[in-house]
Amino acid sequence: MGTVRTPRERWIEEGLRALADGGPDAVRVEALAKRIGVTKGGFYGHFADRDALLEAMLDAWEHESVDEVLDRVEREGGDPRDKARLAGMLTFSDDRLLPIDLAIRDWSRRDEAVAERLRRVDNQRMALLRETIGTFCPDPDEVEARGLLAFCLAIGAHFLAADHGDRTRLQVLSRAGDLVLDRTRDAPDGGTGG
Amino acid sequence: MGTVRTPRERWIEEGLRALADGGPDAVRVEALAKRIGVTKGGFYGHFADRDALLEAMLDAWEHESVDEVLDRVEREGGDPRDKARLAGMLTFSDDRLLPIDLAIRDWSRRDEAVAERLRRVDNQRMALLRETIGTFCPDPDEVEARGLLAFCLAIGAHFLAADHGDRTRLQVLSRAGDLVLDRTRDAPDGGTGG
DNA sequence: CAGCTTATATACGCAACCGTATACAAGGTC
DNA sequence: GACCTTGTATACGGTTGCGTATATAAGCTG
Repeated sequence: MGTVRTPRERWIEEGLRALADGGPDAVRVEALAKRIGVTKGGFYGHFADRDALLEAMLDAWEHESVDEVLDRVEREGGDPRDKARLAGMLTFSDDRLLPIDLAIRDWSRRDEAVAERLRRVDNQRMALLRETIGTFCPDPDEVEARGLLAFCLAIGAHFLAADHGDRTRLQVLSRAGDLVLDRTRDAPDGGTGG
Repeated sequence: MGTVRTPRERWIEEGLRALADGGPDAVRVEALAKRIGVTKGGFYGHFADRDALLEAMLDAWEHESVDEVLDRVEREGGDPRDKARLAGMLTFSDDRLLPIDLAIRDWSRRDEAVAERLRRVDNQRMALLRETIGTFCPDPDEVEARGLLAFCLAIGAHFLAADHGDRTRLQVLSRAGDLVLDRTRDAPDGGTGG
């Protein structure tokens, strides 16, 4: 077999990058080729068409942000609190994964198949949050509410443009995280923020 | 003066609709014309180019979701709590404004000018939230944190795809709103949800 | 080196879309 | 009814992007 000069993964990687930068409409075959430094000639050897690339991108993203994260969390994380914190850091503090995540969230509002994938991913994350919060909150309804709150905080903050006077967004975020996770202001060891 | 057959506002309205449905890339002159039922012939009498339409759309949105809302709130709303609730309903329960709002949030991540506009709008909303929360929360830091939390909840929920078992999203949202607004579970009269 | 495989370059047809130019038609004005 | 204004239709050129066809060049295999 001949040597792979531009492997399939390269197209996916560059596609995700374009997605993060400009949304799904910015994932254009010829533009990706230019970025890679080739022409689109080889693209259609790896993918049937542009849609096939988008599917492969979503596969890669789903795998990377669920399977890989959960694997590491299971191996390294100790108690639920640490596990959730590690999982959060692995996705929401990742300079690469976060913008992709946000782009996919917007995309999912317009594409049912994308929404379905996001639902799978979010459900896994939510399960982790429930586990964490359940350790110190006995009421299941409140666990769910706090989980949603924490998740919305982690995501929503990136879609808000409001200023906070003298305070940093990170400071406010940290304080908000404390409120959600019920640490009553004597354990200022960082919040959900990233 | 001749009668206006397709007024400038019609193009803006249809543009905002396209923006809500498919993002800024979906705002295409010829597509709007088709939806309106004309050709693009008259478009360039109203706007210099496509960018001018986008600007006008943002102007209209900003006006509609700040000036008009604040006007009504000042006239109708009584105490800060009611004002914030009314303002929230006027924007986040509006079937027309909400999708536009969400689309613009995503758009603002890639366009600095859009981000600037969103910042103006969000700052106004945040000011209203501060006013509300300040009535029952003495600590300014906590006011800011709760304001951010409430805002993130109202926005972020639309970008989350997680399920909640037996519960409805609206139920969880309501409970979460109670937590943020400090009503300790004896006043279940609805939350931020919409 | 011959022969096979395969990624890539190049060229093509096609469609969507932007912006412009020009002609037409409908409304109002005198 | 003649005239002017103005929104609209139509046609055009240019650009961008998709997907296909074909040729080339690089690498492996014998």
